[in-house]
Amino acid sequence: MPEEIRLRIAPSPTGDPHVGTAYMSLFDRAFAHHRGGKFVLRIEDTDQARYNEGSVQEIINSLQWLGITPDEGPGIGGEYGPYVQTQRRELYSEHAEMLIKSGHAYRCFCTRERLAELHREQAGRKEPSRYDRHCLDLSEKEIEANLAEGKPYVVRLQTPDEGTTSFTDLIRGEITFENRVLDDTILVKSDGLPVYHLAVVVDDHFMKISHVVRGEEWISSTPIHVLLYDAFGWKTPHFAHMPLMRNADRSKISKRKNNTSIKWYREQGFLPEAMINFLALMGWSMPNGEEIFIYSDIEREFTFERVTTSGPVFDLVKLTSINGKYIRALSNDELYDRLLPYLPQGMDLDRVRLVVPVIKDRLTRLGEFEELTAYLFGPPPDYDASTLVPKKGTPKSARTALQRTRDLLENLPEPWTHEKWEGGMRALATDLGIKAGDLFMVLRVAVTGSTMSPPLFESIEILGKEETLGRLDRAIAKLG
RNA sequence: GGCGCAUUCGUCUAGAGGCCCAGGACACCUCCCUCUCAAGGAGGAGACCAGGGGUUCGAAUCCCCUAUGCGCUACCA
Repeated sequence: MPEEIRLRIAPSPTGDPHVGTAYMSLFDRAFAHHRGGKFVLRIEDTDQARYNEGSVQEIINSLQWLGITPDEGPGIGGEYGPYVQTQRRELYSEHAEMLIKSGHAYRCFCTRERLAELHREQAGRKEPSRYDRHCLDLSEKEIEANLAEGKPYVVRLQTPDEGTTSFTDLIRGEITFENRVLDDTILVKSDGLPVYHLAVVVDDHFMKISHVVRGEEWISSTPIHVLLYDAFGWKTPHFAHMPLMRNADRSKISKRKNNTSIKWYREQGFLPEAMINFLALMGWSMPNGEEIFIYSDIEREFTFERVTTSGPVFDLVKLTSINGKYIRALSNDELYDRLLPYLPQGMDLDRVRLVVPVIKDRLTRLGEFEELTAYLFGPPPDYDASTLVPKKGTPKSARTALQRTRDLLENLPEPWTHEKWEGGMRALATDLGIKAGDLFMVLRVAVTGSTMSPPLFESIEILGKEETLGRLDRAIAKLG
């Protein structure tokens, strides 16, 4: 029987949904579906101190927005639930108990103070910081007495003193650790909740996870996990440690140096398909070298062999560039629909529809629309009268140019469409003895309030006759 | 400090012994197009493949060493 392919993303609900979660989810889902398997969401909320209410829903929403939804998970269902660790605590306690019975783990009653002291001493001697097994050989009687006294305790894994533990990483090959450098890691905290290492192994086993895909940061603790699988007599899953996305200084991507919240990208108006494309490019490439592709392409082509080993720097500039490409590829109707959530209340939607085609090539994020087109929905920004005057012109010549254009526009026959104006304006420029470009620049400033703007004639058309003439009048007045 | 992972243009990467005096993309520069800004098109600059040793007729590609970066080293994940 072929192996059932099941991958999971296991975020901790500790804050805003993180791009790293999206990054891992993307590859988890792509690989799982590539092989006809399932992508599972599991919430690792055993750290109650950092727990954040609402975070779970936001993670789900973010994955949904990106189009990389889980097949199983909290609120979604599936036959291996519950998918929230705090709802599985019985399981962990039972298994910790099993490990104690089988001699693979032991209770440790050491106080935090003693451990802190131990660490200090070891640091002073420049030794690696490891538990000294003070509680390893406690007698039955001592343990009973401590328990009867209600002394808090943790459960520790007893790691072997000799030999090595190794595993094969799908991206990096075989990785080996000396067992003697392994610490007797805490498996169950004194609050009775498991630590990541125990919970992840137990859950991955019972949820039938075939491939553990996670960040590179977990490589060091994988031997602990392998030891646990062995202790339970379970088959180890495949492991793949993805490279870590980095800040510009190459440190692990962080909130301080990057926008790590998926919500932020959504609010800015990055398209989900651009995000996916960009994230996929971080550490992975298409076999045919294509750099613009959609999720289904990734799903079709994904293999771990094509994942890079070194951590890519997260480059917002490149993301923005890809986003622009996706925006330009949208039809006008589609772009209009996508823009709606980014528009302020009460915006003239009929006008928005007219503006979409002229702004499309200039948008890099949907969130820019309002700012870029403000002059088409309200008064143009205030500008200095001197801006109206071309380099080689004078206030007087600018004034004349504006006045003549005003007359021209005022007497134009209906309908008010821009295609037929340009000839007349060019003729006017000739008549005035100035370059057409200079004339257009004077008008641009008068109409848009800026020397840089979307196309002038389309803008005039969208604004309408009355508004345009008004702006020309105001410009003329500015020039005295 | 210990252990581990990594190291090709500024950045993302292609490259799995000869096709590479290293290809593409983003950014940058120039030109074209053009009413400005964009978009688009055409060029350009940019990597002695971290360094040093091997192996080989031949290495970015295999091996070793060094350096550097990063990660882990919590009753966080």
